[in-house]
Amino acid sequence: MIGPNEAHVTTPHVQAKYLRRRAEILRAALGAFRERGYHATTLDSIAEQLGVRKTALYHYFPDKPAILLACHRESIADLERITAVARQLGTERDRLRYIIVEHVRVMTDAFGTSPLAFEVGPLTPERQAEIVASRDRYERELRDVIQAGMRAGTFRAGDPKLAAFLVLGALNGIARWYRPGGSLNAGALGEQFASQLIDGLASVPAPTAVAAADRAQETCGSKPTPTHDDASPQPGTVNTPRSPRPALAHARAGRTPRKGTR
Amino acid sequence: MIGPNEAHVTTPHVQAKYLRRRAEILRAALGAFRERGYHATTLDSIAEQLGVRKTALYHYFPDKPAILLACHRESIADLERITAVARQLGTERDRLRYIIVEHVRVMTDAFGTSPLAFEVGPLTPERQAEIVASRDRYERELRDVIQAGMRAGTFRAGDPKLAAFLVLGALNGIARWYRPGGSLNAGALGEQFASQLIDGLASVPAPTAVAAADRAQETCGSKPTPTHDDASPQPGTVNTPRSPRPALAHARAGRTPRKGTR
DNA sequence: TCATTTTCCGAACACGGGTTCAGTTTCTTC
DNA sequence: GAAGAAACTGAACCCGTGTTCGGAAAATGA
Repeated sequence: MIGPNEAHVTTPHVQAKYLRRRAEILRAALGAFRERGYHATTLDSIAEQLGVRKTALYHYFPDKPAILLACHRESIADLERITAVARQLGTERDRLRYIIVEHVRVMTDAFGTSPLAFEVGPLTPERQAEIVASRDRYERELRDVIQAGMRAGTFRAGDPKLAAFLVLGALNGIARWYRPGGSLNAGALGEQFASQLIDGLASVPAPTAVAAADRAQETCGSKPTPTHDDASPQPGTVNTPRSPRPALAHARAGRTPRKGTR
Repeated sequence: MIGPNEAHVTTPHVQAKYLRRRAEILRAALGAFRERGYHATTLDSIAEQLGVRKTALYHYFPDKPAILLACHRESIADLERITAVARQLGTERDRLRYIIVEHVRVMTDAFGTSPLAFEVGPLTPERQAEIVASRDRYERELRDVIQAGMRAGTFRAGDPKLAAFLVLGALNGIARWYRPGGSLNAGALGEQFASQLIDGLASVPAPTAVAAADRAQETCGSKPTPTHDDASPQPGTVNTPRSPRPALAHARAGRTPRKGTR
């Protein structure tokens, strides 16, 4: 038997079948993780979709975190394909629009993934670092596009990191409500998200905007959005384990110690 | 002893202290749920923050889901305060901006909550229905503002439900990366989110926008965002349990049954 | 057909974490 | 300061769920 992840030399047919089945498992897990989250998803539920007992999964993955890791990697590969293409587009506007539309497409693919929505907590520190680094690369890429647009004047001024987080939040939020087979057309969804994120909801420029056509002031007392420095928290560090706390028995903070019974 | 949730008649001082402690627990749970999620949060970790054993929590809440429910209710109360004020504002633009800024403020409050980000799965069906209904009310309120703006022409045409989901996704995504004490100014954060969601990133109107000032076409092949019907999935139904599946032993779909050993 | 490999199952185990309970310490009140 | 209520503890319990393991069924390839 060829163990999980170990690439023994077998006949091509067998290996292809093995990989196919492995992909099926991944697909089932992907959907479950996306809809219910990692912790709320049981191996039984994944196996059930495949008409199999949960112990069968151990022929393809060493443990549950390994399945999560594979999901992460697969979705990250999708993202990298997107950014690779986006880099070759002309204007920042086109690049941003492409990223948004494709990200939505990935999110709404029947077997698609919700790339940045998965947790990294269950992974080992090394695996976490790997995934977080990939996430950061993607977030960085998106931020750079926005920043370039801001410098070029095609995007309004603001904190590019915040702007990128806003976009990613809206995109990843799709996993919370989108269900394949619904009445929503995935393509139209992408178009609306792109136009709304890039051009906004308002049909007339903001009162304080530095757009070409400046208009009469309205009743909005907002000042132009200031920019921040670069030392803010990053989405990739989400769920990173905190520094270890002292053991339970020694952590009775904020309360006078009592003698106890032992 | 006065049991959890039971309002026995005790002296006011005692009851006040009881409620104060209960609020402390809630605050600790709120932060933990927001950062790590419900399932990944252990009662030990909540109790630890308070310098107490987990069994002490049972003097204030009957069980873990009850704590989650209280978190939900508290955050929903915040949201309803927001919409109540927003209803009295003049233009749709002002109402939307107010909702966004206040929602951000709630999300970034040191002891604040991430209202719609909590799971409802662990709750009993009745509790779920309660929370989901409240969520839907809020989402509906936001959607109505957007829809009114679209009809009035101050917002560009599109599916108001999608638009509301986008906004909510961006707002709730804040819980994923914002950490109190960071370098980000919460107020500025709200301003940027509002202006970016309402006016968009682009400093010049969209090529296909129906804005007052129409401009030369660019290299963007997008068609105007179409609207959809009203039967799409709702964010409130997230994590609602699926219809029960047949028992494990009878669900061997997609594979020829084998005789088994018993 | 038959040996070998692959795939899967059932049972048992391990363990984390929610929950219960009796008892002890601390606070409140008169 | 004493009685009673409140707040909290430690130990035990229980159950879901991930994991291990030996063996059976199925598929493969000659």
